[in-house]
Amino acid sequence: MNEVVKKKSLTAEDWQEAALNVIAHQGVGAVAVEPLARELGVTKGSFYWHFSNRMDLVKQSLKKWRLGDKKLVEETILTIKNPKKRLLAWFKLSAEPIQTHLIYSTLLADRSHALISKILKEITLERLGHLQQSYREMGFDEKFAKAQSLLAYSVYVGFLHMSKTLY
Amino acid sequence: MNEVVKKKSLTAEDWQEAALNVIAHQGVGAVAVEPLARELGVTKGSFYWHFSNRMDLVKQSLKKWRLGDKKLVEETILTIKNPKKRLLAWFKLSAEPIQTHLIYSTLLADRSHALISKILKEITLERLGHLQQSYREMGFDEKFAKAQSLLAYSVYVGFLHMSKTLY
DNA sequence: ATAGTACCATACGCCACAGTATGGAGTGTT
DNA sequence: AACACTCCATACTGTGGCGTATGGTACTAT
Repeated sequence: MNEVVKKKSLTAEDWQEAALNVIAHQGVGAVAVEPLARELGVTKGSFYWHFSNRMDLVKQSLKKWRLGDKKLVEETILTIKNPKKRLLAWFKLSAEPIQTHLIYSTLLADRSHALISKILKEITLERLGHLQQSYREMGFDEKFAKAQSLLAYSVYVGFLHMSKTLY
Repeated sequence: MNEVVKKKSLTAEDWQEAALNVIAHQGVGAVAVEPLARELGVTKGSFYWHFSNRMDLVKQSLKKWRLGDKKLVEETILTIKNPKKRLLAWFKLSAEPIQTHLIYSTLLADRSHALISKILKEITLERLGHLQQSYREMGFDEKFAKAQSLLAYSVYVGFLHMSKTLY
């Protein structure tokens, strides 16, 4: 009868989701153990059972985010056979107000840890690859496809920030 | 004979420049009084003589940054009469690896304080206005000029992040 | 029923930094 | 010489978060 099931105990995923929410809205630096514990209605005794330390949480949270993002792209974009339609679907998804974009844009300006830069670079190259591939399939040559994908992706990134900056 | 004049005492501007350097490379959140003092070879006794608190330093540093940025734009861009050449000069300046761009891009992802969001919005609208004005002077109608300036600025912002992300 | 396991609370020590209080050295002023 | 003013060092309190140690409770399996 009741749709919301009251959980008796937290899972590591609960912590990760809470952390991702903080990352999306306040940045990686704002991920703190004790405030998160308060938010979740427990103490950090719970946290240190699920994770070894703060960075461990950040690491696993971003891993979870990447997996979710990858799954979203694969299911929504990569299944489209027609390259032009696929690109359009990507543009459309880019304008969607979803958490994954918020997280990505905060990571873009983060320089607190080498791991984050690494993840950021990886996912960026991955996405650029998808775009480039689509342009290639549309018949453009390698060089143009590369330049065009970089331009399109820059617009995406710029659009992300601009929409947040100007309300 | 000696070009580098050894200063006997620090000025508020010295603190602001050090702070801006931190903001450019580590973000606003990394601006801390005691680490800055160590870096400058003094103690925080000096700091609290020049500033009332941490936020005061951030505030005045960003103010200094804005003034410098404004001056740069006015001298390098706005003096150009020909609108097309003016736009090209702006694009060129956008690609220049200078501190002001680093600062701007870190502020873009910062959501730590309402004041920062306010400053960010102001300077963004200001720059967009310059672009729009140039497009207008080139003969485009209001609507197109607005759309075009927004697009161009998005590319600028995207380019900023991309160049940092991919080395 | 008992033992084990999963999950969490409590309490602790530690550290980094914010901000204050105060004294003191250097320089200029009269 | 006396004073004032500028700039800074030192020493202090307070706060917030990290990580650990340890004990307790509820659930599960046998």
